[in-house]
Amino acid sequence: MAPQIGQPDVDPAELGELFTHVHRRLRRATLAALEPTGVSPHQSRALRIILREAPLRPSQLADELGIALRSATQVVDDLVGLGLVDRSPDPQDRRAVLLTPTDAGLSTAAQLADLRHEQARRFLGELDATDRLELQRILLLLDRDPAADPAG
Amino acid sequence: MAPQIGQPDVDPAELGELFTHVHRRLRRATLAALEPTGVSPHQSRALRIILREAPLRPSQLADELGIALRSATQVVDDLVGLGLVDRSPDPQDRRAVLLTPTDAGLSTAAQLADLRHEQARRFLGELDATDRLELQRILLLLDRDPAADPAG
DNA sequence: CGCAATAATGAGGTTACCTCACTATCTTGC
DNA sequence: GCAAGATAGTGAGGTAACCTCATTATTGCG
Repeated sequence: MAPQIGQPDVDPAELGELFTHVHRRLRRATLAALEPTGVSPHQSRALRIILREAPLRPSQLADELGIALRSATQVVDDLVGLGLVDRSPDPQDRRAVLLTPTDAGLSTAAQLADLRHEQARRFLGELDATDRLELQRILLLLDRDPAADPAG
Repeated sequence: MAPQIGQPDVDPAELGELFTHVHRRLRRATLAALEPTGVSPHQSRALRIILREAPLRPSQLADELGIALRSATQVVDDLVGLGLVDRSPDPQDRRAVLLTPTDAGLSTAAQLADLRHEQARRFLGELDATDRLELQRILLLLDRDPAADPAG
């Protein structure tokens, strides 16, 4: 049980909790950073994807966010409510909806990008470039593949 | 400004989103793994701390979880409701409360430990021991220090 | 053309947090 | 030795970010 000298070998469960713990801090910091804009972190992520891929459908948004379609509908509702995104019918498929940013959406997104950058730099600035790269590499390993199909 | 050739240099904001994305998967997997026990991941973490440090006060629990005192009270309520933890008055300080696991709490915790281990191994098993160690090192860097004092 | 599959949404629920106001008790300074 | 003021915990009420299940409007297929 006591960690030995040579290779401690990380307890996966502990590591998971540590991950959660760090995430909680990140989340809180992001929430605070974005607070003056009235846009939540979740909405900000969604808006960012919409900018990048517009015009797109809610189902695509759900995929990219890794959430259920219904949850994407919700965040789209919020963004439409804030006047940052428009819903329009897809001429190719009358069941479907296409999402595009409004002008306000574009300018808000620019502002959000700045704030997010600043905040992320503050939070992740603890790490040097090598560690950031290393973290990215490991997170990408964890991001692919198996287990949870959440949205479907 | 443009990322140079040699080192791509990770965009901190992207890295933050990737972190969130991976966390979402971890969270969902943990939720599913613990589901048969009727104990949520959050409750499981709290119970684990209580086992490790009993007898302890809610305020200590809040500290260790990195959440507000009020939120700790809530999770203690849940655990007491499940019959896994007892509240008793602190004889040293009549404002305070001491938390201890019940017998059911002890055996449930053992079961949870198994499930969590198995799940974490499944999720983090993508990584070899070196990467796990590396991830732990980086997370510990991010866990110390500055910014958000949440619970205070 | 009938029928299964698909796109989105309504309704309602859950987890994991938060702040603010309040009570009971402890501690200190005068 | 007693009146501030600090501290421990909880009640009340709220928010973010999800979820499933049922339902409606289409589409595409055999």
